Amino acid sequence: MPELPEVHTTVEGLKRVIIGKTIKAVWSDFYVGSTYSNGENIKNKKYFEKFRKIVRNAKIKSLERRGKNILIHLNNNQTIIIHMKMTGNLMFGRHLDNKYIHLIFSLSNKKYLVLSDMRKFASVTISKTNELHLHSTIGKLGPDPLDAKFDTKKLFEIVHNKKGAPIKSALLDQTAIAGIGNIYSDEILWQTGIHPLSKTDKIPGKKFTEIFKAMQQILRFSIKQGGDSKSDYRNAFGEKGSFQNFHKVYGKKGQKCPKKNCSGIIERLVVRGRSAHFCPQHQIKY
DNA sequence: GACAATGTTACAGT
DNA sequence: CACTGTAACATTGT
Repeated sequence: MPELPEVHTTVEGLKRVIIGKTIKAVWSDFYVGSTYSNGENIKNKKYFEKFRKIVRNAKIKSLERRGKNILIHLNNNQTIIIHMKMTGNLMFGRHLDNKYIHLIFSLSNKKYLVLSDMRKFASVTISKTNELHLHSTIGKLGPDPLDAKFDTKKLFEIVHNKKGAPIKSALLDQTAIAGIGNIYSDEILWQTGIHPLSKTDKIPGKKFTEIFKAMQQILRFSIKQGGDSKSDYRNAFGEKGSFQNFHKVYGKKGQKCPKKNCSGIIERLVVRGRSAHFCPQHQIKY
C-alpha cells in the first residue's frame, strides 16, 4: 500500500507530466452511494461541487509529498490534497482501462490525471496553499524521515518521549514521524533486532542510531525499487514497484527468519489493531 | 456473509 | 492533563 516510498514515486512521476497543465474539467463518482455526506472530502457531494469550482481552469504549479499525502499546488493559492490510503493509485492518462477510477481531471493537453481506488478509502480535499498548516491532518504531521534536518537526536527525542507506547505504534504515528506505514515499520524493526512491543522509553539510546540508519536505508532502497506493489500499488504510469521482492518479515508469517545464523520462525501479532510481523528469536523485547 | 486489509479519529481508560 | 489503547469507520474482494 502507498507509504512514503510509493507516494514519493508517484509524485516524482507526475512531476514530469502534469506541471504547467491546466485543469479543464473534473469528474467524480466518489460521492455516489457514499455514507460520508457531511465530510470535508469529495465523497460529500456538496464539497465536491465546491472543489470542482475551485480547481477548474487552475494551472498546476508544483507537486509535493508530505508524509503519505500528495499535494498538488495550483496557481490560485489552492492546494489539492490526496491521500491514497490502502488501494488508491494516482495515475496519468489511464482513464479507460480501469473500472476502479473514481476521480478524473481532464488536462489542457487532452490527457487525464485519474485516481483509481478499489476500496474507495482515499480522501481528496482542498486547502488554501498558505493555510496548509491549519489542515486537519497536514498541519499535524511530524518530521519527514528523509528530511535533511532530521537526525538521530531528533528521532530519539520524538520516539523515546512516547513513554509506554510500543515502538511499532510510535513508528506508525504520523504526528511523530510522517510517512512510515505497516510494511516499513516491520522491516525497520526486523533489521534493527527490536521486538515490536518494546516500550520506546526502554530502548537504549544508542539503538536509535541504528533505527535512524535502517529507516533511511530501507526507505531509500524502496524508492530505488520504485516502491512496493505487494498490494495494489502502481506508479503514475501504471507500473509496479519491486520492493515486495525484498521483504524480510512483512507477510512472511510461518517462514524461517532470513537473518544469517538465525533459526527463528516469523510470527504475526496484532498491535494497535494492525498486524506486526517479527522474528521472536533475534528481535529483542526491551 | 463473515472477514481481512490499513490510516485516521472518536472515545474510553490510566 | 497528558498520554495510550481500543473500536469503529471508510469499502469491496474473497
